[in-house]
Amino acid sequence: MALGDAILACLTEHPMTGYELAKTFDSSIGFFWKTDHQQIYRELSRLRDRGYIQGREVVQTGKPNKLVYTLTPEGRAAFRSWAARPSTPASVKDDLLVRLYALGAADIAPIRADLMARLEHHRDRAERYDRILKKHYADGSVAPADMGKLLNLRLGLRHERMVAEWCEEAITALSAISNSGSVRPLDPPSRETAG
Amino acid sequence: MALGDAILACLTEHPMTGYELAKTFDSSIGFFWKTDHQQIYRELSRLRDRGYIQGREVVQTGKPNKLVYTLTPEGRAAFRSWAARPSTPASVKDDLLVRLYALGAADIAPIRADLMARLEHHRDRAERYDRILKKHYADGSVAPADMGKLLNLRLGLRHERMVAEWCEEAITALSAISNSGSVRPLDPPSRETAG
DNA sequence: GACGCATATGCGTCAATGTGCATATGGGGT
DNA sequence: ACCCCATATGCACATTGACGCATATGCGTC
Repeated sequence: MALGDAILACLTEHPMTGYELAKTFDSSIGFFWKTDHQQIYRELSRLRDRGYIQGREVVQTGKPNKLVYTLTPEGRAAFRSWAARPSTPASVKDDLLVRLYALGAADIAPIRADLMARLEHHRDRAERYDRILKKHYADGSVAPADMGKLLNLRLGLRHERMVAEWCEEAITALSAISNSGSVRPLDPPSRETAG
Repeated sequence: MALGDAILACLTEHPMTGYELAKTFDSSIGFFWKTDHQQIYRELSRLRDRGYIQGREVVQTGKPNKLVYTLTPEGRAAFRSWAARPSTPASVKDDLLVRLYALGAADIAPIRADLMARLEHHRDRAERYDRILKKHYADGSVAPADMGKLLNLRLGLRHERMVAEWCEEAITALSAISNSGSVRPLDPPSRETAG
């Protein structure tokens, strides 16, 4: 029930609607836990049935009414006890690395194109994290409750930078294969590959 | 059907039994795609039904007979066409980061313990990758077909090192919170945290 | 006026995954 | 004798996930 716990984690901050949760999962917390709004609404019903959250309808004009969900004491306790349990090791699932694993039985060109798309993606992410870090955590003091978010951001930033760098190398390496049959050991990244 | 494709990727190298595949998924390819033997056997049946692989029973004495699966031409083509499609962005799901996200509503001690376990895990992994790199890819020439595995290893090594370093920082930061109420901005990692 | 977009909530279906359990045998430790 | 481990295969059930679709309204734009 990890999605449920991720939702509870969001609601520890302040009450939210499913729509707001969906937006949160599309930005901050979504960087390490992906879902869509359908799954969120489904999970919200379940959490409500278990008494972990409470819905309160807010009438709106011009927009559909919304359901603001608040954490109950039981919900807060449930999150706390979940958080105290050892975490399950992060699951990694990356299509692209599977393709690279069997590179000998695949076509190079589409994989190289894939890598170039990834490079852009990771660069964007890195910039985004950097901006958030500079804006919200401008290297002063950090409230203890926000320390985790800061740590997450730092991990994210380093991860994106590292992967982007790797993408550059990988693109160079694949170009070497498709251009000539023979392959030199990897050169340091040339920094001009994607221009 | 991504697990199926990962299995096909393994079988492009040489025929294998479900048991051998399970071991492979527990080591090399499992570093970026996790499963267990149950899922592998189930997927093997499906791949066989679709004609992508062919099973051949090998009678053994003292052990249960085994089923060696070979890629059919159709299977090889299926893998190739899958590999040519753009990859779906890697899904990230990490419990620990969810816990950190809502650190203010959780107990610090078990999370710090978790981080210490992770630190050890990532250090082990880094060492393991390093050993494989030095053993199999001792910086000479690389066959084009093996380039992908080399790239994967390099990514893995950097990833493990980076995360291990981050774990050290995170442990230091959490100790600062639980020891005193106030929190300084993160110090550069001390490199002496873990003995 | 038709169309897309943002707001806001949800259902239904099928594929993929995770978890527990079952079965069969031989070898090594206690 | 008993138990655990390695070898080797697999079923059944439950949860999660992906994807399409539905509904309702107001605003801007073509």
